[in-house]
Amino acid sequence: MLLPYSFYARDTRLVGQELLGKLLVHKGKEGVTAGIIVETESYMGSNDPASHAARKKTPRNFVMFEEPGISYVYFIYGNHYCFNVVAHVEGIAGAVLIRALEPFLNIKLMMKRRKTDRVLNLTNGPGKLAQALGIERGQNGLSLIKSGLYIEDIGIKTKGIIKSSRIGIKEGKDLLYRYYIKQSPFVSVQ
DNA sequence: GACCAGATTGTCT
DNA sequence: GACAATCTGGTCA
Repeated sequence: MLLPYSFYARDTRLVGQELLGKLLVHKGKEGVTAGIIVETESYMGSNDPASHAARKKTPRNFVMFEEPGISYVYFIYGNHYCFNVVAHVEGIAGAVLIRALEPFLNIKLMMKRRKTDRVLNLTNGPGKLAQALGIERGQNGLSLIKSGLYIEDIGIKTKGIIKSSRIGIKEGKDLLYRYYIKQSPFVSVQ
């Protein structure tokens, strides 16, 4: 089942947790790739100092203020893209960073894009999974309900969700907005 | 396996 | 001009 608009139009932290176990699919020119989400981080609006949306709207972060259910892709460290899902209740900003996947469909194409044949090294980090699925600048702002980039519920029941501090940030470390599946070998860091 | 430095560019102050 | 929601490859063990 394709996740509907109503799934995304809720508290960003709740969406971050409920995205675990869902299937992220990207139909690109080279083929379809997909992976099961095993690690996420939620970023809120003005009340979250670690968020891109903590201050005012800019050309880069404005997508986080737009309607829920669209993608937010940004370029970081001169090398990498990070894929986020815009999710928040009406009137505020927020997005969920997808940090790790378990490869599910077309692992061969992921290996080609990532230039490695180690399955455990394909999608265990935000920059890695964007590369493996072929997500970059052109995928910013796409509708996750009406485009070839979307998320499905395939009936996986998750158990053992860990909450922890987010990775790679300076402020807001006291907030436990990182969620991952405890027993998954595909998370970026335990 | 642990630790560390270097890559590389868009974005905002 | 500083620096970032990261990754890789080096060294040492």
